[in-house]
Formats: sequence, C-alpha cells, structure tokens
Amino acid sequence: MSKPSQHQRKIKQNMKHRDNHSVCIKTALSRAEKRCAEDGQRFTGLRRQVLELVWAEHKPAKAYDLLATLSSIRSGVAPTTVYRALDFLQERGLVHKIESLNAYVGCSQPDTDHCGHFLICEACSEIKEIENSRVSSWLEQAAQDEDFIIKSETVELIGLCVRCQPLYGERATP
Amino acid sequence: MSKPSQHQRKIKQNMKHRDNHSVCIKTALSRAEKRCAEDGQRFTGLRRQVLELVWAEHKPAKAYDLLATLSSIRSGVAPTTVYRALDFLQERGLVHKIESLNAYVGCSQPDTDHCGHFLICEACSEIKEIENSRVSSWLEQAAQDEDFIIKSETVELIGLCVRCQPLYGERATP
DNA sequence: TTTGGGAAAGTAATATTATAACGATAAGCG
DNA sequence: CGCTTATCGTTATAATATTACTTTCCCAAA
Ligand SMILES: [Zn+2]
Ligand SMILES: [Zn+2]
Ligand SMILES: [Zn+2]
Ligand SMILES: [Zn+2]
Repeated sequence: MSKPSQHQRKIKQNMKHRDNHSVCIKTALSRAEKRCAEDGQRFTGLRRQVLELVWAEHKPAKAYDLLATLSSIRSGVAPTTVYRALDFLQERGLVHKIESLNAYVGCSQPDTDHCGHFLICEACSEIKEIENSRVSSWLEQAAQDEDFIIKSETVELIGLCVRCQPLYGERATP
Repeated sequence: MSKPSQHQRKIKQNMKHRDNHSVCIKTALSRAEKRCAEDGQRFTGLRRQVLELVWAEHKPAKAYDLLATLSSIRSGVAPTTVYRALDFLQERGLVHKIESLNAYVGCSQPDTDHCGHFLICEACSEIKEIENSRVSSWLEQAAQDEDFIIKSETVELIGLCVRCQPLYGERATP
C-alpha cells in the first residue's frame, strides 16, 4: 500500500496536469509533425485535426464522435475520412486503439516502438498509458512458459484512478 | 530460451490435446451445468447449445457465426438470441470475450473468479487461456505505481503458437 | 391441479462500429 | 508542364451489438 502523502502527491500531479493539458496537445502535434517529416510522410491538415481531436482530453475518443466534431469544422467528412486518418496515425505510432472500448487515444510516447498498456478509470474515463516496460518483459515470461512468441499486446486495465477512489471505491489509505 | 526437447514436448502435448478435444467440451458442459445448479440458474437448451458451439474449437467464435450455425439446428434465432446467451455465460464466468477480435471463447477454469488472459496465435487462431495468476499480481504492481485500483483486466497477447513458429516465424531454438 | 408471477425466448427494429469500391483532387517530381 | 501516386470525397454496405415489446415456459404457491 502507498502512504497517504504519496497519494496526495499523485492527486496534485494529476490536477496540475489538467490545468496544463494544452501542453500535451502541442507536444503531441509537434512530435507528430517531426515524426512524419522523418518518415517522408505527409502530416496533412486532416490528420492534424484528427490527432488534435483525439488529444482533446485524456479520454478515449470514439470514431463517430470524432466524425461529428470534425464535421462541424470541415465539410465532406464521412466515416472513411476519420478511419483513414486514425489508421495513418496508428501506423505511425501516434495513436492507440483501446480494444475494449472501441475508442482511440493519443500515444504519450510516440518516439519509442511499443504496444500501449493502459489504465482506464471506469468512473471518469480518464486514461493513462503506462510508461513502464517491466510489464512487457513480465508478459514475455508468461508467454515463454507456453513457448509462445508475442508479436503484439493488448493490455487494458479498468478500475479507479487516484481521484475517483475516494468517490466511488475503497480509498488507498484512509 | 527453452530447450529443443521442451519445445518438442509442448508440440506433442498440443497434438494430443487436439485428438481429445471432445473431452474439453464435455468437461465444459458438465462444469457449466453444475455451476448453474449451484447458483440456482437455468442451464437451458439454448444456453447449452451456445456454450457447445463456443467450445467447438479452441478458437475465438464470432457471434454472427454462432448465429448462423445455431440457425441450422434451431429455428427463430436472431442476434439477440445469441447475445443473450453469451451475456448469461459471461456473467457466470463460463465464457470470455476477446476484445481485440470481437469474439468469444470458453473459459478453461470457470471454477475460479478471474479475468481471462490469453495467448492468441495469429497464424492458426488457436487461443489459450493463461492459467497463471502471476500476471495479475504483476499488473497490480504496475497499477499501484500510479495509485490505480484495478477492477478488471483485458490481456490479449497476439503472436505465434508453438506449432506455427516453424512455419511462419523464428523458431524457439533451431 | 390450477394458476399467477417471473425468467427466458421470440420478434422486429435500430444503433454502433467499420470497410469496400471507385472517382476526383492535389502534392511532389523530373 | 505533364506524369505518377498519395490523399481525399462520395456512396454504399458489412459487421457487431442493443432496445423494446410480446409471447412462451417454468415453477411454486394456493
Ligand atoms: Zn503509446
Ligand atoms: Zn477517475
Ligand atoms: Zn477464464
Ligand atoms: Zn498457431
């Protein structure tokens, strides 16, 4: 169990981040731009807008919600439009799909080659990509017991985030 | 890395199992029957048939494929029919949904309360539920670093099973 | 044995998520 | 500039899943 002080610290971190979320978006966009330039890929207006919408919150974005929002700022938008952009962004590692929600989220570490592992709050929907590669090596171990070679991983942990625990569940430490 | 002998042993285990798969089905059905009886739930003909079809192979079963097959052995089958049976079976822990495939698979350890963790072969589709609870405790650790409380886990590892590695990928040990 | 209440299944319609096919446009390149 | 190809627009349709309402069936109490 974590100490109360640590718990409070985490909550503060989280609140501070929420105040500065525009930084996340800017960072994500400039990284994407750089990354596409390096690969000789075109980071078009459409792709930029979709990535921007995906990053609008730290929550999973549904394709048809993106479609609706996008329609309000651009004409001739169909499902294909959104899915094509999402495919492009996923191929470049800029966006992950959350399989258990049929939703999409911006990658917070697009400079490394990885499968996303996520913590998803069932109360507030906030989603966090785990930055820890220990998980992958643990899973490798488990797979090796069966002589199985992993190519990609879907890891989505549903539960309560640090802010929602006092409201909806057991708190970490009273 | 595992030794060649171990690799061969795994392959033999696997082949033997394929010859005796009817045992899996029978076991699954009788467990389900017992389990429902204990809970005071009705294990109806429909539910039994759906569970039987889910268990027909060690592969993920798609809802609309179940629907088609079921239609051939019973009349008045609609999507609702299948989804209701699947919901029932999931609630009782007899079936898991594979989120990354939109498909369903029989639980191989319905007597324990757990989230399924899966190895899924991308070559032959064979799927295996990992029986190892180490994984859960590892994931708990990772979540604790973020003061996150896990309620449920989606863990789906895609790759190559022991039989398909020589055909499609690097072998474990030449 | 009858009968009433609730669970299960039937039925129809619709919502949600995703892809296919093909033509029009625009960016990059020699 | 004209060529090539990636991108995007447009339309249609496939695949997955749920809602709402009705009918049937089981079981247990009277
Ligand atoms: Zn990522
Ligand atoms: Zn939360
Ligand atoms: Zn299971
Ligand atoms: Zn295989």
